[in-house]
Amino acid sequence: MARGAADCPTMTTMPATPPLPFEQHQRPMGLRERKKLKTRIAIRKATYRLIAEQGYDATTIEQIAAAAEVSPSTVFRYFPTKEDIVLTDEYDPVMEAALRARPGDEPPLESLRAVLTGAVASILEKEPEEMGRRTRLMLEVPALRARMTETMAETSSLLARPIADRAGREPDDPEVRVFTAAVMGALREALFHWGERGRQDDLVALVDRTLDVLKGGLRL
Amino acid sequence: MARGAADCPTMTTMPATPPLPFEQHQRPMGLRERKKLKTRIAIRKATYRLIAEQGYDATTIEQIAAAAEVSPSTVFRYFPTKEDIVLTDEYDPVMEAALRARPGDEPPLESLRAVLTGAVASILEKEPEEMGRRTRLMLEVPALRARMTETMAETSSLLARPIADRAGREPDDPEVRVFTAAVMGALREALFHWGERGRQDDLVALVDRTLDVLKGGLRL
DNA sequence: ACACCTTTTGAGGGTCACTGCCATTTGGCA
DNA sequence: TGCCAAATGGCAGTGACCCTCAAAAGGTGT
Repeated sequence: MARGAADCPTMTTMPATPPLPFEQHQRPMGLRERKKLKTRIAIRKATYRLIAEQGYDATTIEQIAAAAEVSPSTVFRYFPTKEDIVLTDEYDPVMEAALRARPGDEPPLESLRAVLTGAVASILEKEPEEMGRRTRLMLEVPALRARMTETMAETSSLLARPIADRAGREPDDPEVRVFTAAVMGALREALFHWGERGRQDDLVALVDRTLDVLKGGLRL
Repeated sequence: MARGAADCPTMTTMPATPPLPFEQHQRPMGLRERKKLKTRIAIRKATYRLIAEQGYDATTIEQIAAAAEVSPSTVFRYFPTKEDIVLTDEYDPVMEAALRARPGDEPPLESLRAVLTGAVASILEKEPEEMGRRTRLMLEVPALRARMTETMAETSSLLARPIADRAGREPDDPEVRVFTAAVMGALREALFHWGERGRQDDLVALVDRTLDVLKGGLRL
């Protein structure tokens, strides 16, 4: 299991997120940072390749390190757990910002709908094959599915803050928490359904549909 | 992480669940089964005691085995992972049965409400201190929180079947999945909130409130 | 170009959950 | 009483992850 998601310098040191989804961060960026990004990407690539060849469980950190030409220690410095190499998700802060940027009089559910569908559409457009790989793995490997679920729970409490602010409540208000948890759960189920269907459907439309279920008060 | 939740004879062999929440299974039960139940309980008790003394992470399987006077192998034969010793949850099949027993014309959300509040009330009445311990640990130990979340996702897809049947849909219908996922998410958040508040509030009422949020279409 | 400081890296040793395998014991039963 | 299947214990892995320390490399001022 994820023993301790220790501090990994790369994550805390870097401006925010390397392959930033929407905007760009074009500050000079010295050789040092460029190298770090390269290493990070190399580890990722090596991981995906090895997993494609041998499967997730059969792929060891040692192999990944060798393939990426770094030491095992370095792999752990870049990613706190093996699962995170596959799943690392840089979109949380972006989504929070996007959420805050929404008009204040918009119903919260609609704000979240806009943010989520926007994010999904953006990822789907920029890195479609990466998205496919990740989703497939999430479905196949229990450890990754679990980690993903956990990540979404974290995202849920992250989004609770702006939602609570807007509704004039506390972020730990049970109603606020259920709100974000339900929305993230809907996203999760949409993603899984999409993956199980071979990723042919329109994921954005699926997300929209699932959010409609919530909006309708879970009438079936 | 939970490497492989292999088959553990105890779980598959036993009638269903040893400390069955509502009903009882009073079939004869030979010496063999009685002994197994004893061992199971001994492992559990030892685990709780050791964790109370030293914390979850500091407690090793070896210590647990020694305290329960069995071998480490035996511990793993009874519980697939360390997390499961703390969290094992025997209520799923009971809940599914209770759900199926609900009147067919009842709105699905209300059926689930009845089943969940009933289950919570029952546990709270029969094993209050056990419930307290588990909830506290769930909040404190990330590994346990993660495992719990995963468990609830599984319960969610378990409940999807009866719900789908009733609604005349497929269990993997995205709307059905969102439905149960949202409900289980609400339960989770209610539980967490309860735990964070020192377990003083009325948990059943909390669950009710969170389900109302869902019923209202997530208007905040 | 050189020394100086900080960050990054590699190496090695250790822990512990978890897996198989196999020999032994033990309850259940003819 | 003797046989079979289930349950147990012991043992030897495997692999993720932690910790610490010394070497290497980037960045900066002279």
